[in-house]
Amino acid sequence: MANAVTKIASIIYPARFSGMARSQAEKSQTRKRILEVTARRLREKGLDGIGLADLMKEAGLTVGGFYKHFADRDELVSEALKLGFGSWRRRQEKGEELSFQELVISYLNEEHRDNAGSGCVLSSLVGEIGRAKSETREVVTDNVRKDLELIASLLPHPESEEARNKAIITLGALIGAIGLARAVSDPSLSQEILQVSASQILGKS
Amino acid sequence: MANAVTKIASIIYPARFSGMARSQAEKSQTRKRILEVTARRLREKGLDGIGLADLMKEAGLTVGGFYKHFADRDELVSEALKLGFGSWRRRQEKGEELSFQELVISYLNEEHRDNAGSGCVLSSLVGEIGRAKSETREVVTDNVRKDLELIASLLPHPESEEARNKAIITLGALIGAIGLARAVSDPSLSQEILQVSASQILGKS
DNA sequence: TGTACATCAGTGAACGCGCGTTCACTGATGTAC
DNA sequence: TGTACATCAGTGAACGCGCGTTCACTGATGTAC
Repeated sequence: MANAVTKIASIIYPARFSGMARSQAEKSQTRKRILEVTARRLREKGLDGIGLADLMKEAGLTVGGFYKHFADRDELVSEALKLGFGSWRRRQEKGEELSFQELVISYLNEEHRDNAGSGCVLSSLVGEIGRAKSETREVVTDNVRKDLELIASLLPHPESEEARNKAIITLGALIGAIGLARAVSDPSLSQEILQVSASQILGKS
Repeated sequence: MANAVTKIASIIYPARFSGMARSQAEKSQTRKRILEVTARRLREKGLDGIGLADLMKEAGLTVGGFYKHFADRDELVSEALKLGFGSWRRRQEKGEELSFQELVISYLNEEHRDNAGSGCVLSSLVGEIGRAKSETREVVTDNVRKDLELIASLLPHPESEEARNKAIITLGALIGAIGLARAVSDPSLSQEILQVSASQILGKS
């Protein structure tokens, strides 16, 4: 009887039921590990800033195994960006009662500036995304929409045009300000950019 | 007599006075051509997006000659960024009576969005600059300072702290907004970002 | 003035290197019976 | 239950390719006298 079920199942789900080396759970954990490493490193080093061999090594694997998980490097990049956007937004939503002011302050500070790898995907990659494959740009477009909705939801009358407009200018200002703060080599100018930008965004509601 | 002058000069300026194949004018024209091509292409394709062979080809030369003009690729990048910043600012200053409003409108439109190669260096390269060599970042820092002064000079009381603060938030907002407009693949969202950002920056003076 | 010479901008092949991708292989695992 | 077998995640060497850089060479030019 158990055999009959197995046989039927092996027709419907041949991969699952006809002799597996490692469990699916193990494989999807490995995949997750590759994606986590990649999501961090892409934000730190840019979309072309790190190679597959290094990424796999950091995930505890060798490079050959990569193609058991992803079709090619582009697919990895798209998936890793999805994860990166998601984890940033999840962290923002975690507090649940995170205010607009808290969002701006948690974005425009030295910790975020100095840790791009765990920060906002857009802030470190905007420029490169504009030149990326359309697959990648579509992932980004989806997530920009979601980020705009998240920001608008923190404002008075979240559904109003005013809230949407303020969300748009705020997202742009956040990304530009932290980008500038990372770009300049003078620490006091960098700090001035962070502080002034935060108070300008918050000062005029 | 002329010989005596030449002889003395040849000691002081050995390179100039002891047998030159091509004139200095010719060489510096070539250098200028390489820099112009590079300044455009870097903004279009990113700091690592184009190789020396292609750049030299576009300048009408072969790759081997490159090192007669620059010590290495890094030097080319730094010099090209200087040129790129300069030409952008020069164009902004050209009108002489360019207002703050005109600056914002000339920055946040589709022409600038779609032609990064002739546009603002910061808008296409901020992210990558944050990860670049310190030599490159110092060029950028100088030019960010100059851009901030240019923007402040268009505001009431240009020397006031208020003008400086507004210059900082404006530069960040411009860079972030056009970066977002280039990143998203949906044309109507892109246009919305440009239009809303411009009116938000100008709406609240 | 004329001629032998030195210079050096520019050529194009070659170099080593790192990259994404492919491939034959391994060995732990679950299945078949 | 025990054993032969099939699967496939992961290995690590090899592939072709494009890159920055080097190098011996060329030939137009200005200099020396």
